[in-house]
Amino acid sequence: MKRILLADDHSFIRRGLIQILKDEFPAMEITEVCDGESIIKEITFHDFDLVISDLDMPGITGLDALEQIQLIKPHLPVLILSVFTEDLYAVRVLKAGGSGYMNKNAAPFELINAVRRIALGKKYITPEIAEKLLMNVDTSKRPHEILTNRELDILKLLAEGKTVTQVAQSLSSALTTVSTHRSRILEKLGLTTNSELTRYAIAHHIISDIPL
Amino acid sequence: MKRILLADDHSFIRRGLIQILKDEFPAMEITEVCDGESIIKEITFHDFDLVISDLDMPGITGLDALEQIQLIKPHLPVLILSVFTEDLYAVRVLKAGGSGYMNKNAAPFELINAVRRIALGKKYITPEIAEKLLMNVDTSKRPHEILTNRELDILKLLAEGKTVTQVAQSLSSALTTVSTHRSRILEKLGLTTNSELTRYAIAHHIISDIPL
DNA sequence: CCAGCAGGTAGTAGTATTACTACCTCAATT
DNA sequence: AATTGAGGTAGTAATACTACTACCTGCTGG
Repeated sequence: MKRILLADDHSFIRRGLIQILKDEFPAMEITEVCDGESIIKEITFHDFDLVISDLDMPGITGLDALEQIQLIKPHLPVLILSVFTEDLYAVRVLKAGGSGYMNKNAAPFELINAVRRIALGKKYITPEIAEKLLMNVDTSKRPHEILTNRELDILKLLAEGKTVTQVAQSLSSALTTVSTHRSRILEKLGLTTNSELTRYAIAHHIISDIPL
Repeated sequence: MKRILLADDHSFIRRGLIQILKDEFPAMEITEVCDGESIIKEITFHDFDLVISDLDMPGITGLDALEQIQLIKPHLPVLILSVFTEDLYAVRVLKAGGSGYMNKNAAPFELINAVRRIALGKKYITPEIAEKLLMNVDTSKRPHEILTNRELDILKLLAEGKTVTQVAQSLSSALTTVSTHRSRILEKLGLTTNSELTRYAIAHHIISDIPL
């Protein structure tokens, strides 16, 4: 576990993570990037032992990046960090092949633990997440947990105020495709308009009530 | 500028900030806390030269804390950090007596600049914020306060998830009338979609984030 | 080995929405 | 009284969106 690729759009966080890692693993070589695109570029041209990535980045998100990493370097472990509670993403990240999910308010030693476990080829799963995984049948307690990954992507973009057309452009798909996904989202959540979608997303902390 | 109180609920960020500060100011004594309550406790019992605080913390937020600090130690400068864009909070923070507002994706050297300026007793204001302050002298006025009554009615209905057509029906006017009002609302608030309208309305407590 | 399902994708035709312009009141000002 | 401007109201043509249907892929269980 020598060569680490670290992705986060906040330089302050990158600094903190590097500090925590270097304190414990002085020999580590850490490469920093600040968006998802750069992750893909880096891993195609260089070799790494671990990717540590933020979930919420402009452009390609951590989850998108994770999926692409699976295609390019299937055995490269990925640890996803996020400010969001485990509720929403942890299970998704692990199912997508991630090696772990950690909330950004975790203590530094937990990061070290996670890296150690992943170095052994294991997954890093907190007790809370393990519990969720155990009773994952009723993960459908919250309606949005029955959304597919693609649907969740689109929900976020729509909730943030993008139009169907804009979402289609930013995802490079037909607007009718996006519209279809949207219809299914609305049906699954029992809603009818984009505004209700936004309200739902804010109430369930899928997006913030203030534009980032 | 020797004794710093640093408040953030994310330990990774605290680490990063400490690292950046210590690199530049080795003699600094930094006290860490992870919530707003602790800020108040610390500053009542100890002396500091500067408080650096996150805006979004559980319990007492950075803005709340700022107001309380003003009461207890009126001359203690406070620098607020946040992941949110300057748009919404920068002016508010400065009006509330803060010494500066900085986005968390700022470069490390900007933090150093900010601390240096504040050490001289000045405010730290980015060019973007300065422009905002210039353009809008009455920023204290919330944007929606310039809406007419009719516009506010329609804003509420739209934000709650009604379509233009439904609003027209419930107000017994032509849908084109409602559409015109809507356009003017969007223009006045600088928005473009109903979803953004909803988000705005929730952020400004015009409607609740939970239906009914 | 293939039937059936879940997830993602999209086209067509019909419906809803928007941008632009313009008109009408009702006050307040001159 | 005439003027002006804010607030409210609409029509029309162009545009964006939706409902419905359907196809393709990859997987899972029999």
